[in-house]
Amino acid sequence: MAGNARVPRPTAQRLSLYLRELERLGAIEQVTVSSRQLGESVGATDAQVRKDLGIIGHSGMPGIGYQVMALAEAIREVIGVHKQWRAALVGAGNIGRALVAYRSFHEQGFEIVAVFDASPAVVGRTVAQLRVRPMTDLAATVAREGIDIGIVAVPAESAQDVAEDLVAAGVRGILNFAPRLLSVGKRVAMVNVDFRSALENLVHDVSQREIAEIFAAVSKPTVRRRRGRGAA
Amino acid sequence: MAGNARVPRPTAQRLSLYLRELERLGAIEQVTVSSRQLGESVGATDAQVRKDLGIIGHSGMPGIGYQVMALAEAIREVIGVHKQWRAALVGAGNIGRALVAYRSFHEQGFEIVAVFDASPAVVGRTVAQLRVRPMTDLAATVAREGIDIGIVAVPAESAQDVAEDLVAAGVRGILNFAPRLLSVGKRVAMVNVDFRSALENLVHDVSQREIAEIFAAVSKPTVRRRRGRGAA
DNA sequence: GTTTGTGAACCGTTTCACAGCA
DNA sequence: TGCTGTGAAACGGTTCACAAAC
Repeated sequence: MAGNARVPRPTAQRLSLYLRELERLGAIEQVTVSSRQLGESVGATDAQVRKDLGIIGHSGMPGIGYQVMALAEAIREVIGVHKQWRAALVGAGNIGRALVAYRSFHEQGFEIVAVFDASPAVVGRTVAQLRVRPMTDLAATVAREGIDIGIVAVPAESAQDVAEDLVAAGVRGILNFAPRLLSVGKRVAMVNVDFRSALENLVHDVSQREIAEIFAAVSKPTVRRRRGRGAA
Repeated sequence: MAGNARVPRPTAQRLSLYLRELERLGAIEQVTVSSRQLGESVGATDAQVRKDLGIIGHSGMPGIGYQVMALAEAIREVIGVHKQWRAALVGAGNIGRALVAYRSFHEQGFEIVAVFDASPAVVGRTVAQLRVRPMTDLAATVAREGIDIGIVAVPAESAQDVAEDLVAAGVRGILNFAPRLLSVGKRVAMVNVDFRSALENLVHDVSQREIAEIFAAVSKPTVRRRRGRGAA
């Protein structure tokens, strides 16, 4: 019932992480969690967790914490994962096939119900029990199967066209694996997953860290001591 | 030469996107870009682009814009992609194999030079010309091959152990595909790619949009008109 | 003692707006 | 005229700190 307040994006992202941890705790039959424990598992502070849960209108019990199961359910509702989402995958290449094979999606509210590819060489082949269909079937299939979201796993050059086809077919959201900004109307939601950017962000971090270490070594040539949080 | 100032994370992420666009423009032999054009291609404002480039200490020419090639090179240097990075992949499952097959990494400063897997059934098999090695070879291989970064593509349950092995072996950064927060020392950089979170963020967006539309329909039952930026 | 809920202070980033240069 | 560079203002999110609840 609580769940129509505006949720800032950073909060929405963390909710997803809280949910994962809550499911883990539920499986272990832990009944309550403190904001502190929940925060630690996802790299957030306790205050942050409380703010986030406040935003979605969920309350805990002072001195006790939050009910694991009830909280998980509340988050699912806010995120929208309480219903099952049906997805169409476009692109049966390496990434596409890996996604279809990712069995756990199904248990988490997502299901890839159709696979498409532009290449005649691939159309008709079977990927994880799904027959790869030609792009010409897209619109009809999206309508018939009640598909909500499209997954774009094609090369950058064709990604924009595919996105437009998906939008025309009526999907409400697109998960884009192509390294290109796709422009779709603002009625359609869009999330990008970009390996190259992820790697570049990583090496940038590594580089900055190296520079920082050289600096530290020069300006403070003693043994460094920092508080807390060491990793085994 | 310019490139040791502190770069805020949001800026670093956009630099990665600018670089892609600059490479595309370079291929088309466009010589200069305006902040406006560059911004549009990645979904940022012109002011944002100028601020970002200012941060990395790169200047353009008033009335003209930025030199495409020079800017690309400057960004590569800041990101750290001017050198070639060597990666070890752990986990030869679906995602792992998709990553190895991702040929374009190589042209972009990254190379997966070794693949590891814990399962004896997989060890010894060949993935894209690389023989899958047992985990016991990890430390020696990382040292011998001069590997900088590790890619974790194993199930959530083993991810933390793998991360610790990688850190012990001496990698400086980890790209994590497992849906779990991995704790490593703060000397090691870490970037997460999480399909489930991405999907959840997407459906959350879709849900919010639906709510917003219902709202709009109720409170303002006229044809909506908003300025700018429509997509074909 | 533990832990929540939250106003207030804080901080980093984005946007604005305009002077200055080509 | 077109576009950059940049202080100053605005914004949004995070952290702090503490009263209230168990």
